Amino acid sequence: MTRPTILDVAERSGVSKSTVSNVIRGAAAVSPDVRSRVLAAVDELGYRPNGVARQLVQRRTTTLGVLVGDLGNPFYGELVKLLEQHAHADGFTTMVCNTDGSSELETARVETFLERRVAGMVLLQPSGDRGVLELLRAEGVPAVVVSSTSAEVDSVGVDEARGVSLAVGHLAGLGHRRLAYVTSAYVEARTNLVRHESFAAACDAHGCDEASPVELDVDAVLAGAAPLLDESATGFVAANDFTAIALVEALGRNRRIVPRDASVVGFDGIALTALAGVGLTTVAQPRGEMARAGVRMVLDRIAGAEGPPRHVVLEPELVVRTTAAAPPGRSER
Amino acid sequence: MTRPTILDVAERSGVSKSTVSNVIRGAAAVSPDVRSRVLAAVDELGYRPNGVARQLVQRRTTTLGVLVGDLGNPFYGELVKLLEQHAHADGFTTMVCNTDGSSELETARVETFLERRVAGMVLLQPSGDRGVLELLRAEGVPAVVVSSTSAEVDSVGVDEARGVSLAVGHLAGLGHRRLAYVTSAYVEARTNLVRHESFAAACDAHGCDEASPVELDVDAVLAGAAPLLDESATGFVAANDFTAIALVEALGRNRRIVPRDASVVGFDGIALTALAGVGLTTVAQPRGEMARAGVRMVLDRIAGAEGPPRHVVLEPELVVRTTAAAPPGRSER
DNA sequence: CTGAAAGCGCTAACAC
DNA sequence: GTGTTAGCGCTTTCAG
Repeated sequence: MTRPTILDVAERSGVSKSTVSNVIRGAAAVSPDVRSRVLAAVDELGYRPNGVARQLVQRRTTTLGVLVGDLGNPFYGELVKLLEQHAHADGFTTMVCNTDGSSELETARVETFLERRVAGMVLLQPSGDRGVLELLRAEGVPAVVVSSTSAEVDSVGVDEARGVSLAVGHLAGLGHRRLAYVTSAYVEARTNLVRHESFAAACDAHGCDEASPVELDVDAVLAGAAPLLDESATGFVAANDFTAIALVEALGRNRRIVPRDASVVGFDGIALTALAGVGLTTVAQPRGEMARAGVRMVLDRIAGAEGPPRHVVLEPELVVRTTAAAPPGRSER
Repeated sequence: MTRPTILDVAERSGVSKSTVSNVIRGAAAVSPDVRSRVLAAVDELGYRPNGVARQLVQRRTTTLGVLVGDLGNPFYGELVKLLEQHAHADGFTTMVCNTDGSSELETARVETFLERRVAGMVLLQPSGDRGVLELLRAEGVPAVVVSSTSAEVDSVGVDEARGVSLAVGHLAGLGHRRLAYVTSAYVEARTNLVRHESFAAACDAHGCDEASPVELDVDAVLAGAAPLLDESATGFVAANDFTAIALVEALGRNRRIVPRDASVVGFDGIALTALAGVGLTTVAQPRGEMARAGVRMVLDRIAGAEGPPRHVVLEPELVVRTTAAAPPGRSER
């Protein structure tokens, strides 16, 4: 009932365990016939090397911890999927934990990762809790923040200011003059801050007024509520697509049809937005590129790369679909 | 630079390794003052037990492998998140791998899980490849299929026939007489088969005609295509919400407004469907309950529960929103 | 090219 | 109560 070990293979093929180890790892040169004898024994016994033992003796694992705030948000689901693909291509496995945005859960999960001796970590929506980063640095576990920024550790994200400016510029170009920034609890705090500030700056730059920001209760909208929205604003820039879709719905409940009565631009570019009944006009983040760069960065550090935090900034892209048009009472163009 | 081990703690507190082990695991009785001395040393040294070593010596891990076809599909993202929560509550960590529906990738990932000696596995969209299940059984690793069915291993899912019947009954009740079943490549084969068969049976039972089934190319729709759809059918039952949303879009491209010209009912009940511009009428699966039951089932097996495969079947629920109404040319009710 | 020996960091009997 | 002793299954020098 007990699994065969390397010793069983050694015995069966009449060689020592180190020779078996050599053929399995493809290390060192082994004479062809010994090699085939070992392989035959492996096959007959159904031997499968024990990764746990290997990790212990090598004093390192090939596991990457991935910390994500909300896997139910397709943007992160897609990102995690891409991260897993790239990691696997380099022989690493991913251990995924969801934090629900809670700082305590985040700490608890990191604690788990640390005990499991993950080789590195990818942080998707870090709570911003300094303690966590502090802990990682103290433990010497490399980490990279993806799709968000962090001065303290490596990161890869998009040029947020540019993205928001693209959104605001698009609305301004359509003739909108009074815009509102919309966020929700599903947006990570730091990201929200950056996007909001960029929004204010972009409004300035494009000669638009900034209406008071809206904090949308997505769950309430999901449950059927029709929240009050600023009547003076004709254009809305949402902090992310999830929020944007909820916003379109909320506007509808307030009898404001998009894009006839109000325009909405999202941020993230999740696949579903192309299908969301309304085709959401949004600022897309290059997910594939982000995942690739993120994985490469942690693996570099794991491989021993030294130096101050590196920050990769990618270009976002405006995807024009149908939720933004000229404001009411104004002819096209 | 090297991490402190249990030995360092022992030395520092002037006791033996096993005593340290005892206080850390809370096993055996330890005198209060030795206990506090050990704890102090742990603290000072920043000692963190090595989970890898523990796993090796105990000959078991507390890792659950989760295999998912498409994490980008919010239904699965949400499910994985829930699974992780329940697993963590029982002291287990999850290792997530995406298969993209490919049978080779699936086998490769399972292979990885096996080397990592996961204690059990949760299969979300098994390709149906008998080889994989065979492998798991041969290796003696417990597995549970969640949100799908499998005769060979434990499973938890919804009563598919009932769910589809709910959808068909709803359309029939609205006055539809000719219905089409719609699927896409994003639907796992076995699930698709079951739902399709249930659809045919339900049409019969509700006195509806079955139009020829539609295989929607979601990616093409995403890319802007307007696929040909059966003109004779007024009601559509989609194999899942993702497909349903694409279908609504596709119908729109064909100048058939939902629900005026055609009605659509989805299946799954992902959170976003409430917000998808159009509120999708759909058959919801009890995700929370599924995750809970699934985790409980594997953990039971891991704990040694014997016996033939068990199958938990939960009740789906019709969620009426706005994509289904009376067919054209027919007054309401 | 192959084998022997020494651990990796921890738990789990079993003595004291 | 606490310490001693064996390993868990593997990789890795280092001899032969």
